[in-house]
Amino acid sequence: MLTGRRLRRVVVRNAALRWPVELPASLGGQRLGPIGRRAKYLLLPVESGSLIVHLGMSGHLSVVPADTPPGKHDHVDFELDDGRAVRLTDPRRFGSVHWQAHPVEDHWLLGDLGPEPLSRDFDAAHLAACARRRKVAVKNLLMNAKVVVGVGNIYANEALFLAGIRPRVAAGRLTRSRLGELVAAVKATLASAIQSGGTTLRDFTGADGRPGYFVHELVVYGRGGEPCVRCAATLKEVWLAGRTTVYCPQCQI
DNA sequence: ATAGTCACCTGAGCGC
DNA sequence: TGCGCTCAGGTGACTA
Repeated sequence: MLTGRRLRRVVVRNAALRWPVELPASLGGQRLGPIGRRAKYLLLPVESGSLIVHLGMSGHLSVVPADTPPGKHDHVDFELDDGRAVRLTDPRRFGSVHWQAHPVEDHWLLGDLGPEPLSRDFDAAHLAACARRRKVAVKNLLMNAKVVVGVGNIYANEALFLAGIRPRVAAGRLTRSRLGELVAAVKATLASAIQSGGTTLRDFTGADGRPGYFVHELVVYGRGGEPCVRCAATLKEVWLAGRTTVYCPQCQI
């Protein structure tokens, strides 16, 4: 339990994360409040503001005795008043740590974000409003954090398969009912992934150091050239928005 | 304003 | 065994 503990100090060993880590010197002695989350940002409130932590794709936090020798990729320690430290480890340094005085929503990173995907605010009406007259590929729309947060490349691929929608279709050409199906598919995909402990690939692991098992349930991602699980047609792999995109040319229209 | 591309970073996995 | 290359991912910055 971290809430209620006080910070002793914050040690930044490597400030060169996704953005330079620049924190106020006055964090020592401040008491931690209840930890929150917005999109993929962890919000750690203290008395005068909040630390905003993003784990990028390879980052994780662990709680260790504060005198544990740091490893190569241990970039930041949040030392507590009980001799422990919350340690940020991130080999690829796509993660970040920001500071924002209250209220945390004022931070520019959080200012223009769409609804949480599993909330009621993410519904057919919202997605239809975002898609209206837009020519952008529906997959790109789905991965746009201004539209909805939390949908990365893997889950966008899976949700589009589940909804039977081609990734490259212009968002504005989809009917409201199909967008509604897509909303449902996104929610189902994410809920199922959370249930399985998330998705981990290659060297990545979950917070407990073990892999997420959703990778075993992926039906299109990473399966380009293999048979579709539904119709056995060969899955197509294309390049879209700089990301590998896989779909079934038969099931997805 | 919108759409598309690029960059950041490192380790895994591959071919030689 | 070792070297060098390619790829993956989230997301803001940049270019048309």
